[in-house]
Amino acid sequence: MGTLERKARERVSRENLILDAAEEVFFSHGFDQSTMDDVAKAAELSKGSLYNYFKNKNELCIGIVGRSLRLMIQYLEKALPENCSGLNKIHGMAKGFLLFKQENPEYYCALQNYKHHSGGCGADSKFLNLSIDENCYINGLVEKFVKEGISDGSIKKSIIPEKAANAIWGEFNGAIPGFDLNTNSAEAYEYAVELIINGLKKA
Amino acid sequence: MGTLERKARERVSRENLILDAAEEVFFSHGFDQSTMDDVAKAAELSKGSLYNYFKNKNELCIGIVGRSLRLMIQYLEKALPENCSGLNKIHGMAKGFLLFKQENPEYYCALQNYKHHSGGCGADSKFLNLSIDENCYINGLVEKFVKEGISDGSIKKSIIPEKAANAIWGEFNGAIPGFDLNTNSAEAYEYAVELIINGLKKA
DNA sequence: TATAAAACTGACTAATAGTCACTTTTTGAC
DNA sequence: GTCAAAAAGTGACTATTAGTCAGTTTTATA
Repeated sequence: MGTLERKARERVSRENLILDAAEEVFFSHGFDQSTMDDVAKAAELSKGSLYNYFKNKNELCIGIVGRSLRLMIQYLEKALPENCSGLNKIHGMAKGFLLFKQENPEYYCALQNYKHHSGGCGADSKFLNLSIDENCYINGLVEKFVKEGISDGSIKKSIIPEKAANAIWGEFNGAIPGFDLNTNSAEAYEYAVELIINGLKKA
Repeated sequence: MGTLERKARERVSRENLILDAAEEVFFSHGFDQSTMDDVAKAAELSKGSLYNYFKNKNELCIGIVGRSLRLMIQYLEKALPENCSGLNKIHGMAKGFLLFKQENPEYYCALQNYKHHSGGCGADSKFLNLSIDENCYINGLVEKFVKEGISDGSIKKSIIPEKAANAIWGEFNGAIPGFDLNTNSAEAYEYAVELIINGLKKA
């Protein structure tokens, strides 16, 4: 009997309805300014039910981080040029990331809350672990492209794929300035990417 | 009569006593778990007086960010090798940043709360603007060293100092992974720095 | 010494995260 | 169909706490 499976599907579906509501509320008023009652109202559920699906407000927030990462992965993958060098694929990912950020500022912003909320939802949180998985997936993609680049001669042989993947992904993330300097943020990012690409490129 | 000046000094001194207390409380229990009453108690003041010096909890937090940045600058400057190329100075700064992070995890952590709290204390906040100034100062340092590096031949002529400074500083910041991957964070950072340095280096 | 300004106080209010005893719905065995 | 148990849902309630404010004390100055 498929009841258990259906129940599981229905549960995930409810989780998503709640996350839809949470996004609606958080994105329009900001996380700190939004209440669980607001989310419950938007989800057409009672507050108590919210806590049946999410441990607390932090976990709700991490749930949105997970969605954000999944959307970002779509951008990264769509931006990948076909039939090109590993180095170009990494460059493509960097462009995809920027486009993701520009077209989805709220989701990008949600990502930045990751550190602030991950602590509050416990290491056993399903939503936290989903997010961590997505991040590992992205890291794995970068690593794969670094390896390709070394094979196809577009990236220096001296580069260590695993370490480079961590570094590159971290740099892409950090290269969007936290403090607003007087420069255009997209331009700053593109320049940072250029520097990284030059560091990888075979002479 | 120097009364006004003395008063101003005393005010700053009180601010610092309050920030001492806030650090004590926030660093031992975490920002979200700490209350303004805790801080008031630690500062041996009433809660009302706290609000005489800081607009709100967020501004208190940004006050700590400012201290954190000032301490970081000390690390950056101490780590600068004497009589060396611009490129090596940038490398030195990167090492200083890592040491700062390792020796002052709480201050580093406070920095990461910047984005989360800066919004909550208004653009006119004295403490926010102090933090922004410190960050600009660091950016300026990097820019200076890039220029030196171009002059002394350690950095490619094609590098644009202002843009590169933004990129490098952002990358240093971001290169410390937000998500905990399975790698050693210091090692990941050092590799990221290596990549950046290679991207700058004259062939 | 009088007055005004600045600093300080802590009881109070308003807001809200999270709980829990209870109700309703769903499920599957008979 | 019936029933008991499990799951889902409810919303009034509690406990906590950020921020306020009317009143007090201290300090500066004329």
